[in-house]
Amino acid sequence: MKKVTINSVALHAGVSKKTVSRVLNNEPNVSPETREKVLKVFKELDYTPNPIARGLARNRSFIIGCLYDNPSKSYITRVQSGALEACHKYGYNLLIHPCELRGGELIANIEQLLQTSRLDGLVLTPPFSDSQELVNFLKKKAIPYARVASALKDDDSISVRSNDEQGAFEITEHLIALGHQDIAFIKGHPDHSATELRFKGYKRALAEHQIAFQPRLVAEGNFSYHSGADSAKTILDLQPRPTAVFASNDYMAAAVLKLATQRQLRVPDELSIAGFDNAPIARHIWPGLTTIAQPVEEMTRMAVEQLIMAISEPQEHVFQTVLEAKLICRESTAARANAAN
Amino acid sequence: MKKVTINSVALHAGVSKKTVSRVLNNEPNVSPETREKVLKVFKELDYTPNPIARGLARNRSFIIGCLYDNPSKSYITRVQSGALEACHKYGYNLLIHPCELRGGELIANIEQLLQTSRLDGLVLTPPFSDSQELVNFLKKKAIPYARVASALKDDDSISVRSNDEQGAFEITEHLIALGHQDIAFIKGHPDHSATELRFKGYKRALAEHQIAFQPRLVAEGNFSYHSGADSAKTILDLQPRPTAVFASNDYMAAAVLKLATQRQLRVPDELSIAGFDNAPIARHIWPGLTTIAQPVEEMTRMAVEQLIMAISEPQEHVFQTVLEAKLICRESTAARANAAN
DNA sequence: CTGAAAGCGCTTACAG
DNA sequence: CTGAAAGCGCTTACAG
Repeated sequence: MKKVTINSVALHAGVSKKTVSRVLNNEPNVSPETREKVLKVFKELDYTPNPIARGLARNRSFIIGCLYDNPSKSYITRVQSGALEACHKYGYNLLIHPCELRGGELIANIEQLLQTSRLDGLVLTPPFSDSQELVNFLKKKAIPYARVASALKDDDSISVRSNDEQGAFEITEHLIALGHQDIAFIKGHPDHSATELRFKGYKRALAEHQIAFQPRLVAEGNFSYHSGADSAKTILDLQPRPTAVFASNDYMAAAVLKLATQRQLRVPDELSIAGFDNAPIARHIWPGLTTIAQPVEEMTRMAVEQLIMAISEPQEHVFQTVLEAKLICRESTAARANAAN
Repeated sequence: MKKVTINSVALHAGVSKKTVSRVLNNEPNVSPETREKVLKVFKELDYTPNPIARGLARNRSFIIGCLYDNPSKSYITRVQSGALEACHKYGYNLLIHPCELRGGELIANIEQLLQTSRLDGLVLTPPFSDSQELVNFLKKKAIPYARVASALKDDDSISVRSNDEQGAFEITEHLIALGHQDIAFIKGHPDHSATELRFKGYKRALAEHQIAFQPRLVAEGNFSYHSGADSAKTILDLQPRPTAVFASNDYMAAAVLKLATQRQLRVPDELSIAGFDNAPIARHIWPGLTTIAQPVEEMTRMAVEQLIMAISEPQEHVFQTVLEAKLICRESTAARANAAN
């Protein structure tokens, strides 16, 4: 079976290959009849343009790279799914590139990626979307990029995030409404801007309800389950013990639940636990975790769509989008036991 | 900054571009001095060959596609990680393509993928690695592929899997050794060959220990957490209730644990639970799940490496590899309570 | 509205 | 051991 190229189509349609190319790219200046004729031959010959040839001629790869370094598999899968949706819509493909922020190799690593893969653009997820160094490098190299879930000050680039501060505020307020005053907090990874925002939301809720912020109730995590387990130990050993824990993500919250259960602390009766992200684990354990749902797929889809637009028409203006996060109440939070009464 | 191409290198080195090409591809018939000279210019100019141009000339994309349709995010991430490792080693990139086995669109979907992406090969994960229809299609189209975790009868293709039957045998024997006789079993998705193999291992262990197989103890799952929850209900409602449950994967086992906990059944004292896969959730819940660890990354890495070899040298012989699965004991299984004594 | 020529950055097939 | 020519399948820049 012979390969079908632009030449075979031109031959069959009795036009030049430039005309075929015009039809292919929806360019103007083709008579309706000619266009029809060429379109018909496309079908007859089952023709699909070769993206590699097109890429060489246009100096484009039609590939978007997705950078991530995140302990949460479910987060990564959601990111990929949103990115793929946008890519497929515009005939792009997605190349995944897990790598490490720390270690000083990042820029060299990305430089090599760009040289060998000739990506058309990059979608950055946390913590890369928060890296000023990386952003500066991409600007210098004039590589289009879009940032997901980042609060980095970088107004002239595409950015889609959700309202982390507000989400943290709402879930903390939910705990306060249940009568909790001693609410422990587990921070996320210091390289992620979400970490500081969620902390801010927590503190704002306390302040608005005239509850004193207690530094002793704050533990340092890094979003991994393991760090949650460490923080859980610190928090559950506190005297007096807090009546609620708000962990900056669900994995760390699950670690608190595991330790509480091991110690035969009843959740939520003796301890309320809240997470963040609405990861699958939040509903796979008992009691299910009260948490904040973020539209991760949607965020990534929008970011990649805008990125592809920016690649095609660089003069377009840049968007900064903030989506809503939503409180999901499950069984892990309940009214504070009236120990004091 | 001017683009560095094979021509600039040839110019600088004072040779023809064909000679540069020879050095690039490690071809023979270049004098050591010439080779040295060219290699030096590579460094000076910081030259990297353009994979797109090379792809056009050689009719290659240097991209491997990875097909999956699996409810387990952690499985997918492990597959990707193994595949990426192999790809990067040989200068390939990985294109991920989640899609659905059912619905009749599969072949059309893959056909379009192949036409638009010009993949050099495909790595198939379950349930695609078990699809005779897909394998036949790829054979007809002469698209190189490698199968992961599949027991499909297809001896002339690359295949890497782990010993599911043996793993299931061992974990069932572990439960038997703890004194259990009434061991419920939750099956996986019928489209995966692992489902039947794990079931076989379970039955073989019963038989070897002279325990009668009881069909009433078998529930139909599909590897999803949700199906595990349904099966859990069926099993925990049985009269008399089994003293142990072996679920074909950890998500379904986690669902059994959740329901048992909700019903205040003590695990493992009143009910032992075992899973399969050693997914992260197995250690994120309390009690941690006894399970079987499979080398998923390793399997995929090997499959993709062999695939890339086959692409480069199609006349090479084909390997069928079976790796070992390993029993991991955690807290969810224990000696059967001596109710009868 | 249409097309002939040149080029994208490589490799293949051939000649010397 | 080395190179000039042609080609991979498209697009760009120009001419008519």
